[in-house]
Amino acid sequence: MTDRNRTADGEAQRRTRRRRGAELVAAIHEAALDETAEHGLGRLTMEGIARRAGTAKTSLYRRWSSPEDIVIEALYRMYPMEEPSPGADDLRGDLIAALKLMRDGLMQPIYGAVMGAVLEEARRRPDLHKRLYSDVFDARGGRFTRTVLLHYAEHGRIDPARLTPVVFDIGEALMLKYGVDMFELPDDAYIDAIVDQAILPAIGHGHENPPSGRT
Amino acid sequence: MTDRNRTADGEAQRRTRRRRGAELVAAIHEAALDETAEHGLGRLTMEGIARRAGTAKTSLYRRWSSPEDIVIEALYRMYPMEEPSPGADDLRGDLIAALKLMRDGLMQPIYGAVMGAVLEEARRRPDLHKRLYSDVFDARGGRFTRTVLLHYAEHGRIDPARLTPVVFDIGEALMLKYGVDMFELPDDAYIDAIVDQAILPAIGHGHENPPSGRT
DNA sequence: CATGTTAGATACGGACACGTATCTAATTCT
DNA sequence: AGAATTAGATACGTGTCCGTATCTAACATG
Repeated sequence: MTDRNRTADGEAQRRTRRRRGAELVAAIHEAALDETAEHGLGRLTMEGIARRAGTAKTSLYRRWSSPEDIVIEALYRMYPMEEPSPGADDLRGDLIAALKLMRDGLMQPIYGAVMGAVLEEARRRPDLHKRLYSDVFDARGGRFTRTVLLHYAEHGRIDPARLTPVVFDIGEALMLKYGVDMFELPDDAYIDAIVDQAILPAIGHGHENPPSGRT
Repeated sequence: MTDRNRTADGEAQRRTRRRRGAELVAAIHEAALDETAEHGLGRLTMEGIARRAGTAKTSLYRRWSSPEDIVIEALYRMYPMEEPSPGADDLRGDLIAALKLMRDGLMQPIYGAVMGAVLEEARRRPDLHKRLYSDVFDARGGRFTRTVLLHYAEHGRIDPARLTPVVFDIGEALMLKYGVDMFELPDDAYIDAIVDQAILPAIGHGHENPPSGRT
C-alpha cells in the first residue's frame, strides 16, 4: 500500500507547481496504467488513480466518468506505433522481427499487464470489448506477423491460399500463451522457435534447422 | 444486482432445511465460480459468495480464509476429467477430438471465464499462479493435443524431433486466442482449421485439403 | 431424549470508495 | 492588474465489505 501513497514520479509531497492540460492528462494516464497493472481492473478506483497521479479526484471527474475510460484512452495514447517493416528477401528474419516488436511493445510489463487485465474484463463487458478492439486495436492497426505475411504474399513469396485467419494468428497466439504460462516474456530463442516450428511450416516453408526449443 | 440476491438454485427465500457438509461445500463452490464469472476475481467477495450460495459468511470463514481459496478449490473439484483417448490411425481426427474436448470442458462459459479471471490475476500473484498450476493444472493433468501427439510419436507416426514445447502449444494457444478475440467458442470448422493449417504442417504432415478458414 | 456438532443469523467497528458540492489557489491571457 | 480558466483540497452522506464475536437453530449420533 505504500506505493499507493506515492505519485507517479515518486514525490510524496504536495506540489506547489501545478500541472495543467496535456501534462496533467499524461500523468493521469500513466497512473491509471500503473494502478491497473498493480491491482487489476476490478480494483481500479478513481481514488487510487488520483492518489498515484498526485492530483485531485475532481481533476479526473472533470474529464472522465469512470476509471475504465481513463485506461482505454491511455492504452490508445500509449499504443506502440512502430510497425513491421518487411523487406523482400528475408521472410524468416522479418517474422522474427515482427514478433520481437510485439514482445517489446505490447507485452511490456506495464502495458502488457494492463492489456491482459482489460481483455479479461472484456469477457464480461461487451462495451469494453468493443471499445478496446475498435478504439485501440483497430484504430492503431498493429498486426505483426500478419503484416509480414501479407507483404511476402504480395511479392509472390508465399502462396496466398495459405494465408488464413488461423495462420495469421499462430505467432501471436503462441506468444500470448507463453506469457500466460510463464512468468516472463518469450526470449529470442522461443521467438525463433515459433517462426521455425510453427509459422514457416504452416505457410509451406519447411525449415531446415533443428528445432530450437524453449530454453 | 438482482442476481446477487438469489441463491444458487434460484431460491430467494430463507430455507429451513440446512445443507451440511459436502452438499454445502458444493453449493459454495458453485456460487464462487458463478460470482467470479460474473464479476471477476478482483470484485469477488466473501459476502457475494455467501449471498449467492444462500449461506452465512461464518460457513465460509470456517473453511476458507479468502475468496480465492474457494475458487481454486472449486476449479480443482470441477476440472473436467475426461481426457483424449487417441487411437492409432486417425491422427487428424484425434487432434480434432482433443481440441473439442478442450472447448467443451475448459472453455465452457462459467469454467472458462473463471479460469481466465484467475490466470489474469495470477499475473500479479505468484502465489496464485503457482497454486493454479500445481494444484489444478498439474494435479489434474489435462493436456489435450500434447497427449495425442505424444501417443502418435510413440506409435511411430510422428517424428519425435518435431515435438517441441512450441508445437505442443499451437492448438491450445490458437483456441485461447480465438476465445479472447471473439465473443464465442471456436466452432468445429475453426478447430478443423487449426489442425489442418497449423498443427499438421508443424509436425510434417502436410495437409491435402484446402484451408477451411473461419466461418 | 440428551449431547455434540454444524449451520445460520446478526451485530459491530473499521476501512475504503463513490460522486457531488463547495471553495481556494495557481496559472494563463488580455 | 484584473478577469477567466483550470487545478487542487476537502467535506459529506451513502454504500459495501471485512473479519470477528456471539448466539440460536438444525441436525446427527448414541
